[in-house]
Amino acid sequence: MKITSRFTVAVHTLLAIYVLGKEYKMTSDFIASSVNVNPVVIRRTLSSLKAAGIIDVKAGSGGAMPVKDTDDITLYDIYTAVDCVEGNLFNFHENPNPECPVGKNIHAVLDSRLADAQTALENELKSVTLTDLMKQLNILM
Amino acid sequence: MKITSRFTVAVHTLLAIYVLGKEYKMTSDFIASSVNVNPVVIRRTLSSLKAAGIIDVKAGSGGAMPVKDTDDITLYDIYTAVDCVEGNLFNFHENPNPECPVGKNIHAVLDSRLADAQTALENELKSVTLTDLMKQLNILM
DNA sequence: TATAGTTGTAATCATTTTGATTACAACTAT
DNA sequence: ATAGTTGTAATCAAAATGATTACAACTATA
Repeated sequence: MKITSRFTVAVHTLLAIYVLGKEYKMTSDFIASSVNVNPVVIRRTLSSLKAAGIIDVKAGSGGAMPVKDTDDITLYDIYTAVDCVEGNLFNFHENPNPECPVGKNIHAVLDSRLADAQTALENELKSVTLTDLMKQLNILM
Repeated sequence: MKITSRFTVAVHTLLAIYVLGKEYKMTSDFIASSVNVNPVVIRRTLSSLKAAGIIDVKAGSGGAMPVKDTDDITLYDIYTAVDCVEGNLFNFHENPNPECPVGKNIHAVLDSRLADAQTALENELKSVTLTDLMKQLNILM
């Protein structure tokens, strides 16, 4: 099982807004054609990013605009903004048998290890800012 | 989206086999009642673990038995044995628009960052052996 | 050797999640 | 007023998951 594409779609969306926003009006239609998904998907993404205080979106007249500085936006911020993973990354089987010594203690043994792995992933996401991505993108464009 | 419970089920299964295997015949029914899932789910898990060379399973007479030493089984080995994640952990939207400077370069900018995060997760899983879990379990039992 | 207890595996099913899509009210610049 | 948007609810199809049924193949042992 994989982490939903909402995450990479949101990163793509933000890069578009921050890189192309001065030149074009960033409507959901415009962004959707860059990402190649349905405009409604982008509107939902924009909603999440707006709720997280990363961008602002104008209803009616249209267009998304930067709010936070690119130095203050990490991949982790985007990851949490779009709710890729609610709580624990690892699914656990429900109701292990408490009559069994293994079933009774499986959570005690495993939970912290899995949490550590998830934290390692998230820390790595925290180490990358939108500035980092934009620097790299500007070289390629 | 989360990582399938096949993983934690497999860890649970192995702990049962290595801890209780001397005392009981570890049939799929027995393990299933500890994990609290359908026995067929356990048989599939056992198949994967057997294919990975971690355990042996006797068809007919029944029962799963250890093959590898607990020092040589990491959480990562189990994670790969049951194929929680095929290839990339992060889903990517298909066909970003190559006419757009962002769409054209989004993979170049993002792929390695996401790979780094996934590697951090997997390295953490590599650092935990079944021995570690069993030590902890023995204290609790 | 017949039997009882297993494993291995295919086939189905319901549930959940995802992303696509339609539809439309509400909003705003012009 | 209008045209172009956003916000959001409602549906839909597809994919993935785990549950379950079914049964052939296998093996210890009585």
